[in-house]
Amino acid sequence: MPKKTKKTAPPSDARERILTIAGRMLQQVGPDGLRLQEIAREVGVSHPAILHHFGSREGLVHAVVERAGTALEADIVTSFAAGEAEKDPAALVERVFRTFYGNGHARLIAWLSLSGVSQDHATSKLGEIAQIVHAIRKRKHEEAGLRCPPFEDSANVVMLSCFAMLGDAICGQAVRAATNPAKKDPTGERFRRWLAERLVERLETSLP
Amino acid sequence: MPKKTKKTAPPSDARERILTIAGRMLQQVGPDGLRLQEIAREVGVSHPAILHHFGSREGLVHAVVERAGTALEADIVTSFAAGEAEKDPAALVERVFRTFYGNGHARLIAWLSLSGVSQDHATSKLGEIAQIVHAIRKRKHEEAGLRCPPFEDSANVVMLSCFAMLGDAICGQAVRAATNPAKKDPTGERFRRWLAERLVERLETSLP
DNA sequence: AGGGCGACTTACAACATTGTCAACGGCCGA
DNA sequence: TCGGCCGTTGACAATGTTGTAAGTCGCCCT
Repeated sequence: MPKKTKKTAPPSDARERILTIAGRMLQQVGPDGLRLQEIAREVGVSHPAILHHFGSREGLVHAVVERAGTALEADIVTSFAAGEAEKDPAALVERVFRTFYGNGHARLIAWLSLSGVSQDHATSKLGEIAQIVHAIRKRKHEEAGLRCPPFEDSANVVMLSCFAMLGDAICGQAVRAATNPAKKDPTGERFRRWLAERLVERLETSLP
Repeated sequence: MPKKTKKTAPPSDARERILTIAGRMLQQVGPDGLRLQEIAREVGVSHPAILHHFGSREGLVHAVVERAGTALEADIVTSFAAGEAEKDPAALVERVFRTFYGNGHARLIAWLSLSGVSQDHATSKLGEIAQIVHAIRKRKHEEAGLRCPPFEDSANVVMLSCFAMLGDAICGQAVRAATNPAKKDPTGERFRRWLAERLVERLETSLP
């Protein structure tokens, strides 16, 4: 006898595929643009199958957001845990940007922010990151016998990084094309390298 | 005889009111969230009246975006034309941010960017602004007998300002609350003042 | 073997939304 | 005064969307 022809291969493989494809669509068209039938068509199931797994459209959105959130947390943590935060800050900025932009997290966060959906996961690590950045900064200053700026300054650096990455991810291409048409920097890598230099510069500044 | 009871007061006052209210809604719920019936209810007309004036839903969106775009251009120009660009940069940053954020332009631009609608108006002035900023910078450097960094550096400053304002407008509150919960800066004014200082600092830097 | 269960489908209900149509009433120019 | 135009309306058509109901199929456990 042949193995299972095609049905129910894993217990529920479809659930995962739905989540994956819905996630891709969500960051493309936003929460209001999601269409169950479209997802179903793409996945290769009927749309009630989605409702079967997630209860409702909103349940699906919630599940996708939840999943993306934990994925983002994990990505960010590994980005920082690579331990290069102190060695090559430009590479760190570029790497964080990539996990942020390349995986569509930035677009998703923007969609959610605009739609008024809470985005706890996305911001949950920010406080921690600011603490870490400031701790490293303070240690380095102490080693050099300099006076370190207050925590607020470090927090501002982190916030600025956030905003810059989000803005870049949302409309970086258009802004770059309009601001500096001559320079060939379609991906914005030059800009981010420049930004990383400025951030490091700031973190190395000390009080008089 | 009484004046016109209530009908057709100006030739078509309704058109303006529709544009105004649709604009407010557009920046609230985004292009996909606009509902003709809701607008009509708010304005106090029936929804075919909207279709009569703008042809279609898309026509309405287009008209609103067009209008907001020219308004933004005007706002930005006056912000810069106030002539304080050289005197009090922090005030300039704050003022630009206010016309950008307070009038909902930032949210609208974000919606449009995410939705894939072209946003020519929003970016059209950026090149010009970068040129102006660089020109002033260069003049000041020459007066002081210093070497001015290349245009790309000034353009990067402008881009960073854009991104920061956009990011701030979209999710500034959440990011601030997460990054630096202790500091009471709900409106982000302290952050923007800090940013303005950094921007000026950068613009005053010269090549070795 | 057979009952229960989970995954899934088809068909359908309920509803919202955009857009069309015919009609109406005031205003203006001929 | 009359005819036409403009802004507007109510009713309706067409379509798409979420959600429900009932039934099918295969698997697992007893």
